[in-house]
Amino acid sequence: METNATPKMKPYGYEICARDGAAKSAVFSTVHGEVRTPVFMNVATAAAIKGGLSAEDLEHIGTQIALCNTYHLRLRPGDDIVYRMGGIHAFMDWKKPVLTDSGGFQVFSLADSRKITEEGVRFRSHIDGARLFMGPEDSMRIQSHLGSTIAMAFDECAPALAERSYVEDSVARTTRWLMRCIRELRRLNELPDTVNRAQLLFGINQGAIIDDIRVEHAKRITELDLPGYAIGGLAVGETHAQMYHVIEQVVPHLPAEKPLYLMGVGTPENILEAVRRGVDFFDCVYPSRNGRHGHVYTKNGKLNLLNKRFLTDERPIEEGCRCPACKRHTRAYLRHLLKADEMLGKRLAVMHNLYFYNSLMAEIREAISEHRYDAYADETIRRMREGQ
RNA sequence: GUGGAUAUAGCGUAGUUGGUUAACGCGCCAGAUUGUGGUUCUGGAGAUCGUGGGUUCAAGUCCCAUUAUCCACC
Repeated sequence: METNATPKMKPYGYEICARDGAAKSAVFSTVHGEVRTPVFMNVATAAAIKGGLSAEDLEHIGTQIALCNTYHLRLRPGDDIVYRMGGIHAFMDWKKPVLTDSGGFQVFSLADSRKITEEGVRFRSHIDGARLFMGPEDSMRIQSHLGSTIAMAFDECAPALAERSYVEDSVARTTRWLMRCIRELRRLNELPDTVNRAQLLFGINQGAIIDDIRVEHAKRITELDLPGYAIGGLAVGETHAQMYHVIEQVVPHLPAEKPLYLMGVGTPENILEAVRRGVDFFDCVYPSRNGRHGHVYTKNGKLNLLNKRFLTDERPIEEGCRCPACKRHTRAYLRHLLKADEMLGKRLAVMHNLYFYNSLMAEIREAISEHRYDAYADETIRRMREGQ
């Protein structure tokens, strides 16, 4: 029965501006501001982008949304500390949206030091060996303490090549965990002292590379009517062809009018191909990790700045790039900094790479809104493959 | 000038009583890395062992000469 009470302010919105094939360009509105999609989330696992970037730097490289990690922040400094400091936004002095990963990926990446039960996962801390138990309720409570804009469901990211019986059990458990996440976050969002009472929950599709398990799971979680969905468990050992195939299988069974996030992906080419298939949120450690290792992205492919051929190269990483590294510095100088293990070298390389990714996403949005996405994607991929 | 020491890959070194394709670190080159365990991992190229002679079945290794460098002394 309808009441006359003032309707609650909607804590989020998702407005699709343009479609081009399966690709879509949209504005995702949150209590922390808007995100224009497709978007690349800049990975700040421990509340900082590795390589020495500050919140102020993120404004210069076009970051729309940052990604932090529940497991890592639980261990250090502790979600209770972040909560006392006013939540992750105040703690980092980053006002724009933040998505927190649930710790589900650590179930995969720390497979040697954890044990899975129905209740949750027992980890052995990689820092000091201490025991840490994390179940769906714990992950939600930690994420609520952090007060991120978007919380991710606590799932199990299973290896891509796991066998059917294992994947069936794992996915069924991940579904049960999702129900527990929903119930717990609903409760937490009602509490008066919660940092962000409009915190959103995204569900995560799993199923390795087994089509029918993936599709059934996608249908099942779509019924739960969450504000957004993710495809997890990819880029963990399968081929690119297998990854694209899974996306194609699953997308028709997830809500087309909601944001779709492909977790942990990927290379510029992976992103271009996934956008083509309907994905609009991404994150990946590549631009930051590769930057720290001296690999930088350009429209003509990836460069290894440590190579000798850059010893006296007076050009910027990429002609015309407006990032803080390219506006002032030569490849020769950056190579020297990286060789000499100066912090500045990593910092500039990471800033360039994230600027590159963020700019790529802006180009993608523009191409979609002008209905020329396929041609744009094909041409961009071709140029990057052909190299210098 | 006298005495001593050292010469092995671009740099720094290891190499046993002489014994197969001379080893290692850095550097160089090329890969890898996908919801980050913060400087990682895997390959590869590169040496007439200062030079000339000698001993020996066999010399980076022993002997002689020579050159260069370093140290001490006059």
